[in-house]
Amino acid sequence: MTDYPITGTHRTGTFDDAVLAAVAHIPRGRVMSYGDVAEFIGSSAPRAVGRVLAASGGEWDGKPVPWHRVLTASGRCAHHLEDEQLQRLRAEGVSVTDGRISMRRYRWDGR
DNA sequence: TTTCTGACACTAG
DNA sequence: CCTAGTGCCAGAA
Repeated sequence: MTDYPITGTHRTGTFDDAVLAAVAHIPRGRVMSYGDVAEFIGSSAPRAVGRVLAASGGEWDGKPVPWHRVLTASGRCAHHLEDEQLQRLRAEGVSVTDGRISMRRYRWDGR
């Protein structure tokens, strides 16, 4: 099995853990695209990232994960989550225009 | 082992 | 802006 870097630790582990760890490190008011997260952990499978978040139930290691900070590359939300996600983002000071977020402004590069 | 399915990305038209 | 096609890869069936 391939090992993936686990952000914030000095370890590697499963794809799932790497994804959740990465998401858990996205700062308040910043966002990342599914592709960014994948790339960040050394993968090229953005779809797999979504799968992990869906299965996570919103938490990792018993702690809540800021899944709402992950959107599509075009700054849109997943359809079934639109309301909740936009609401949470606005609460962090992220401006939402016409249901979209400006990636140019809020994208987080990993530090 | 083969097949199918995503909270996706990208290119073309 | 929208649709279609292709690539992607980890899991579940």
